[in-house]
Amino acid sequence: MEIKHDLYLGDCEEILKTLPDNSVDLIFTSPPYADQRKNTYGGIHPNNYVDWFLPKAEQMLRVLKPTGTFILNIKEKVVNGERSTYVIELILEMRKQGWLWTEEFIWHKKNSYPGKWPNRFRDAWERLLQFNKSKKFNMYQEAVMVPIGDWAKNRLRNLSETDKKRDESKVGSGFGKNVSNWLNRSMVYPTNVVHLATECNNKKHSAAFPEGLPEWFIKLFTQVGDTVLDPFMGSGTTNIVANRLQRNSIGIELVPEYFEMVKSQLSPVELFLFEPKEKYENS
Amino acid sequence: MEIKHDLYLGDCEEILKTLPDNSVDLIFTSPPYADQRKNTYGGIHPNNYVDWFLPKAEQMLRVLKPTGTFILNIKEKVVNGERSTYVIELILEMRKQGWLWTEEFIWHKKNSYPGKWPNRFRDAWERLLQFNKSKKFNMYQEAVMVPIGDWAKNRLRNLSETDKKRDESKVGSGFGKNVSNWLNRSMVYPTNVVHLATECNNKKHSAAFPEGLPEWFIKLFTQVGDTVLDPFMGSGTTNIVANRLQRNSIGIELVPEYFEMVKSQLSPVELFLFEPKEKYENS
DNA sequence: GTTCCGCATGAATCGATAG
DNA sequence: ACTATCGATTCATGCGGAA
Repeated sequence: MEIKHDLYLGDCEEILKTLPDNSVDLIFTSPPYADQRKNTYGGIHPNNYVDWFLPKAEQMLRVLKPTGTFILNIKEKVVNGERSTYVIELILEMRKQGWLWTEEFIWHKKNSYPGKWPNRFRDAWERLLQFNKSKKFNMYQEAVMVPIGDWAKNRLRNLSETDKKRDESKVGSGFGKNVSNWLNRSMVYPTNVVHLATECNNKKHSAAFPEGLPEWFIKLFTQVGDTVLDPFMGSGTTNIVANRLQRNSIGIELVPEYFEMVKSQLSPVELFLFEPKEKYENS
Repeated sequence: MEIKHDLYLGDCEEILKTLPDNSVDLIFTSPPYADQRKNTYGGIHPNNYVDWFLPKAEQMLRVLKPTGTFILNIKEKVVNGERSTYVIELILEMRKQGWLWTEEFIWHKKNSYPGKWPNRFRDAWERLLQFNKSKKFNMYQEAVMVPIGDWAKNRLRNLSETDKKRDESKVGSGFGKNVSNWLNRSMVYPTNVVHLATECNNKKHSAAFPEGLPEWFIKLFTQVGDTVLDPFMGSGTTNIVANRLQRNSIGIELVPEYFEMVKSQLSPVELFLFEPKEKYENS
């Protein structure tokens, strides 16, 4: 299987218009957050945020497959002592566009940004808004199952002895079914609260989220060979993870420095991982 | 100090109108959630929820002190495969009333309701919306400091035991300083994510939330002798905790059965804890 | 007196069935 | 077509009896 990644330099609204309808399985992105300071990169003023985002959401709705999913990682900032309302206004407006607001996951940031304020605690969570095009979308829950809670450790300690003996006897006599049942008991389905630490980032560029975040949703909503889109690529975390998980990916980035950085980082990985492999196999 | 609790039977909108302006330090409540079934207790249809709640919120704004806080525990249900939007619409409408939307805490329910569906995971979190009347509100952060790091999990039980003893000893002999100093060394400020399990084992009556939830916010936003209001009292958890923490409390409940149950449960506690004690001290 | 295990029970949600 | 009811699914928690 050949895994591709297409990286585009430019405004995502314009680039998205060049992509075909119904061609993407998952959109995972963390757009530039609203910012009162207008000089910073991607600093959209809170008052203008919804108007700025909506035409882009419309294009995303078009390129997404009917079975696809859009995961929007976002969190409103504090402005003048209040949480801004642009995120919840955006949800209402996107529904008017035709999006279904299927679910809101919570990313619990275990090691949140430090600090202390007299009237506020540290912000340790972000929204992961799930939007869909139709009620019938693809979801592969088994791909993200997690180990069962600690409570089972004490409970199953003694049972495991009996269990092992029974498993052996059953394997020997041809009853293999129950073994898998017991094995499955060690894994359970997760909830809509995702626990991940922010990555204490390395030398290069600070990513908005750790690799574990897009990884979780890519596994949950796509299969190998599907296509993942990040219209606000940034440091390329989504695309890098998609590539590692053998999903095709599309990335769009406005800033040349970011674009070049991701391009140089991503291309060799693809070449090394896939092209030589096929060549060896063919020779 | 004399701690009172006033319990009212009736519709909270009408009862609230009889309470004086600027008289409450904290409103902590969990109103009946929207429900498509119209026959159940408090079954408000999602489409009518905002209109139903707004006049009550207006009265709450009036009775709250300028330094006070309103904590609203709520979570939207799934309707037709989508999350309902009445909660976020309510935030926008309450701001138009004059409320400040200061913060949104997350209650992470570790033991969420079980179940499995093809397109959805278990819902393991609820909103705790913080509204204020002015930007200058009272907040006592030191009262809710938590043990540092995960290593302290096992010690949490012992610490809470110690904490109780400290509270008792404060009342008794007034020496608790050293204990609190020792505790503060290994304590850090919490974040805006609250981890609590639901209480599913109460044989008496099922409360919507565990005692730890109102306890955390009562400690955070009030001092001993302040007044806590729960306009949707239900099983009275808020008032019972307020009483235990030596805060005055006001409770309003529409259903006579709930009202009588809380009344019979709360009154003896007050009499036993405070009135005899003072009498003994005076004699 | 501990530790261990059985059991009931939750602010749930979906899909099928019935009126 | 649209609404109301019901069964099936599933996991962390704490109580109470047992070893």
